[in-house]
Amino acid sequence: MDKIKIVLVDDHKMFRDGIKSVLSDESNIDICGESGDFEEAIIQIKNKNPNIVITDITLPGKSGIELCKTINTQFPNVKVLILSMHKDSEFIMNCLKNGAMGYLPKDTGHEELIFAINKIQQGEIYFNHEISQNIIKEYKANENLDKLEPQTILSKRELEILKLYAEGFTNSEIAQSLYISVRTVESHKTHILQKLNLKSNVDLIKIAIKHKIIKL
Amino acid sequence: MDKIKIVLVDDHKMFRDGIKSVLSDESNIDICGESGDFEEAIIQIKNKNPNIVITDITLPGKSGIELCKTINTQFPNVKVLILSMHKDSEFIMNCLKNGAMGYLPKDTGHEELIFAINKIQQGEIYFNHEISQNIIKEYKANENLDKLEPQTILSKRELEILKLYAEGFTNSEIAQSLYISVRTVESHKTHILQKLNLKSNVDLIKIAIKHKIIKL
DNA sequence: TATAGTTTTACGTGTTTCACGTAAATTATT
DNA sequence: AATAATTTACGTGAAACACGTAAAACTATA
Repeated sequence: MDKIKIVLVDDHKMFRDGIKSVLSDESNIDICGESGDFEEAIIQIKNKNPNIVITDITLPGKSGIELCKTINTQFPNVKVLILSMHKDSEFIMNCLKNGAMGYLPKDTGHEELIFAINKIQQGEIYFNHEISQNIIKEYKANENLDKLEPQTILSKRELEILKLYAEGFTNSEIAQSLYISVRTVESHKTHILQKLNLKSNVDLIKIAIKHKIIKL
Repeated sequence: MDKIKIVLVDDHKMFRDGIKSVLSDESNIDICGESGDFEEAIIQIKNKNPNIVITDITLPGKSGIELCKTINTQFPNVKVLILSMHKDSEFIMNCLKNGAMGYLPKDTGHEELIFAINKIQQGEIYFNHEISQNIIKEYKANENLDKLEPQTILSKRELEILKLYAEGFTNSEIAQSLYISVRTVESHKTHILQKLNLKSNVDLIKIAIKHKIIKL
């Protein structure tokens, strides 16, 4: 069986050395090249023809995500594993979108790193548990919220009025700008409160902020 | 000149290896011990009598901050350098309070790490530039904001009323709970608007949220 | 301690908004 | 075609707001 050839990209030699020292014990892994930035990484990939590129996000000049994109278009056979300090799921989703096959936090243990490398080599996408849990949690939270979210229960007009009100306009200003009666604005507000199970205009503002209908 | 004796504490072998590989090139540094947790670290410190302990924050069981405290009381001659992923200044200030002599993000380059170790050995406190800048920035930002913050311009009573109002109580509810007239509550609200240069009750809610007088 | 400033209290009056109910006209949706 | 949802709107009494005024109470500070 051929060794898995890996190019290591991180602008800190310290970190590269750590990874190398861990992976050097593995008989089926070969660190065939390393680099501290985007340009050098591309050269290494061209020359060494690796199976996997392990890269940090934060690089001098172009970021690891840029690198990911470039690899996907110029070297579609090369898989990318991202090692990063960021643990928030939005960030990670972004990496996935750009073609990363794996994502691990930098403080991952070496067993997991090696496991991930093997999985990726086999064509699977690998995330560590912590990250996966985060993504699933956030996804579920959003899914449940969606059903109660103003954006889905309220009508267009109601949302419009909620937004204007939360932005600080008075009923009569809203009425004027929408060419409707003040009483209609009042009606809409009443309906909004009913639909969202709220008590007061204070809740209206809070909901608008919470659900990003207005900026704070 | 004696070598600087260092004990390395981090629960990830990968990371310890990285640091070791970098520091092994330095002739005046001697990694005399390493450990993956609090208890083992204490044993190592007892036996090896290091000058500096380099530790991560996140350890299994007791944290790096706990370690820092213990070292300060039990081994006052041993200095602590913290290597962590966290970059927010509040966190870092906390480390300082607990007696750390230095703080570096984990993605620091090796030159800076070595520089920091030497500075700390000489009795100086060392932070890398990024961290220092963050602390200064946040400090300045707070200083400027303070002057405009509700908490500093508003009187106790005004803050009390703002809080209750933003929590959703009506004027009469506030009046009742504070044993004052509804008109007084109105007056307070007017004064708050004037002092903070605001227009409407909507702004009141936003300010209360922005300045954490209430939770969203 | 006397004087000026701030805070806390409160009212008058007119306007606006809220609460709660009702309801017509216009769009979907089925 | 029929039912449901949306958008429009009013009546009425209570609550809140705007703007002005102002008296105690307290607190600096000269």
